[in-house]
Amino acid sequence: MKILIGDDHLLFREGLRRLLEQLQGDASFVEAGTFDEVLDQCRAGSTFDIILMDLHMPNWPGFDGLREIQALQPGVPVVVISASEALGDIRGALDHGATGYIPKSSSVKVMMGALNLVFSGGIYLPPGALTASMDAAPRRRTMEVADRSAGYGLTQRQREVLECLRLGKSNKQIAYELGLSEGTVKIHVTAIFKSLGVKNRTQAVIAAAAMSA
DNA sequence: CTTGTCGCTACAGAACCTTG
DNA sequence: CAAGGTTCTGTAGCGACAAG
Repeated sequence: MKILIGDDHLLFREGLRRLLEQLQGDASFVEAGTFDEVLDQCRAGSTFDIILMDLHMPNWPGFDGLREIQALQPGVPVVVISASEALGDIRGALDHGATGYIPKSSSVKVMMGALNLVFSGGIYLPPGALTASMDAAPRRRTMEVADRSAGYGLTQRQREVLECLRLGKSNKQIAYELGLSEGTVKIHVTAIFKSLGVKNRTQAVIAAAAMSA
């Protein structure tokens, strides 16, 4: 796995690289200290498996920079790791194609869980971004929205199903425990996948682990 | 203010497809 | 064949809104 780390702080790049080495032992790393260096690395010919980068680096042109990177490395997930937790930055990054947003203020445990989720194809967003976006949405079902704020956009039922998934239970076991039909469990599982931005129950379990970190 | 309607969302079951 | 996952259809609760 080839990973590009773009950040103007050498210390942070070093720390992130060590963290990534724990997750992806066989990974090779390329580092960039400015946005121009990120572009140079993208143009250099090699294709990265994932690009992790800070916002507001030297030469940072704004969110269009994300588009430039994607144009040079089509299909490669670009994850923003930023000191900013401003909703505008989070939305801007996602609107411009970022596949995740990890605040630098996250604990190592959360950071590892988030990176694990991203490596497995999921999308990580800080909890604040999710609750804020829910606050901005029309409140048609106040009680349910309140419930959802406690669980990363999941309903109470979905959180129950996710907890069972986390414990490695099959759909049948979940159905028996929650008093549902197997088909209904599958519906909830599919909805959980969509909410978490994952493709299967393994990734959902990783996401659940990241949540509880 | 009350009532009826509409739209949205959560929840549920069943059938079907895919994969190992 | 079993388990996982998707799609379709239906029901119910709630908020928004217009009409009386």
